[in-house]
Amino acid sequence: MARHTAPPPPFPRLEPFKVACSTCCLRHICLPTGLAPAEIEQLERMVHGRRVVPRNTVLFHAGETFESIYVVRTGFFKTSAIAEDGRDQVTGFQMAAELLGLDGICGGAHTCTAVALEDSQVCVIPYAKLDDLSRDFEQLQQQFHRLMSREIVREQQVLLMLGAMRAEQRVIAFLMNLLKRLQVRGFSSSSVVLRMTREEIGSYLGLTLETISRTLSKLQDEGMLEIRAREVRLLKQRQLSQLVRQAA
Amino acid sequence: MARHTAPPPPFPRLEPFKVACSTCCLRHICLPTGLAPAEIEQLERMVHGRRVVPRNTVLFHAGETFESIYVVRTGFFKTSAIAEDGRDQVTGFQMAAELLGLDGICGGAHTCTAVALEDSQVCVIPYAKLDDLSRDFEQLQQQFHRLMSREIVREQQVLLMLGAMRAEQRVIAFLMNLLKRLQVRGFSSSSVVLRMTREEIGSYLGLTLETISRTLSKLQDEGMLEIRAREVRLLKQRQLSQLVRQAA
DNA sequence: CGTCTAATTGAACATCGTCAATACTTGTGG
DNA sequence: CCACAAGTATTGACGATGTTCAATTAGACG
Repeated sequence: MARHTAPPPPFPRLEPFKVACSTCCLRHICLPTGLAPAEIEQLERMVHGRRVVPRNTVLFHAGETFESIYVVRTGFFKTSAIAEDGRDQVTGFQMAAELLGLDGICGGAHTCTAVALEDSQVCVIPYAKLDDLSRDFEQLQQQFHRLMSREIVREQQVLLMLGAMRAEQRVIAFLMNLLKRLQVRGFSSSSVVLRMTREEIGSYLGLTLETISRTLSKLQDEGMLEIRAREVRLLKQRQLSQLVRQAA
Repeated sequence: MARHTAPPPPFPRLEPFKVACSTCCLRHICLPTGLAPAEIEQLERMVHGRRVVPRNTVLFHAGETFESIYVVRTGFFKTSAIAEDGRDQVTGFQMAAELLGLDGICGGAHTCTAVALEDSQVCVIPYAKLDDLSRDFEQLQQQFHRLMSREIVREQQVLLMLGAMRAEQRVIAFLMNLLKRLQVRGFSSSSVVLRMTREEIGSYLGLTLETISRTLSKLQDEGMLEIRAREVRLLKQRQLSQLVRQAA
């Protein structure tokens, strides 16, 4: 987790080329969902550009003034926040078409830090402009509200996980959640390449890295899944999802 | 019957059925924040009315079609959701001026159940109308976005708590959070009347009711606080907040 | 190919959960 | 207003789950 101290802040690199929501393969699950072609064109003009975020670099820091929200275009991110006791804890992982920075709206400053876990690209959406535009386009406003609400629901589900599940259940639920999100994006429906370390998984799930490691090993011994370094292949999804459903 | 607790009720208990945001004592922390008088008037007209929710009755059920969001006017609520293993887990507690139902926006159905923990009243705000009106009033839109974002941040803070804090720290953090929110609303800054059972606190904090009870007793033995049934008086807030800050 | 980080595994220990017995509150009807 | 019942809270003993510390191995990257 000494990641933040890594390379110094890179200059925000904005791509010169035009953003093209209308032809983006993510348009069906991203902000443009539900918009008419003419509206999408306006949305494109609003997007400030793309920003390249190399692996292990920071997209935004907790405490930084909030100005834009970001949509992951390619790559993978983690967000982390400083707990009251000073620990840096992972609060989420984000992949393509997921939003980053929504927490900054309420106080005008980001409350978490976003770091790319692999070379990534994000679309930069100036929040003030999004607000303006969504006052003109009902569909855009509704989609934005849905996405914010989805964030609330997603966090609620994590709460449910942290509140009552045991280690094994948390790890399985985590893997299956990743898988489901990847599946929606057209990736394999049985294997995941983990972009994060055991320590980061542990931090997210409220467990230690040792427990993550042990749990994965145990599930492998039982033939439930197969681990090769950071690639996890879920072999018996039905049984795995049943394990999650079982009461503690 | 007249159980005299420290905090004097700062809000009038008796009210007509017409909604009057402009004279409501909560207007500075509620939806109308930032609106011009004329705009507030329009907002009032939009609010569908008030709804009385007696103690232990349901405001909305998980799975119910989402149509309105609610603002707590008086009283106290809990929200709970069904975890994958079938357990009913408390996901939050809401007091005056806090919103209920935001999770329903993304999927068109409520994802949690809201129950009044004391006789309560809520303002009913049809979501479709709120969307319409907020397209006309920039300030209303912004305030609504802030409130949704606040919900995201609030849940993030709970994540931080569940992820790494030990039982004692969770209980203290919980009490101090309640206190802070009550303080903003003009209540006592040192004592809280717990509207929920130990079991509900435990469910929320990912602990058992026994652990809650033991922890409170221990803190009382140490002179940190004083418990009389459901009234908790925090005696040494400085030391308590330091306990939370301490690494596990 | 060597160094550094990440991951695995073991053993001892701490925290919290479970089960159980008891006491206290609160609400109800006599 | 009191007595009783149901729900809620406290407390103890014991055990399970997950943490901590430590040693070792495997991978990643220059």
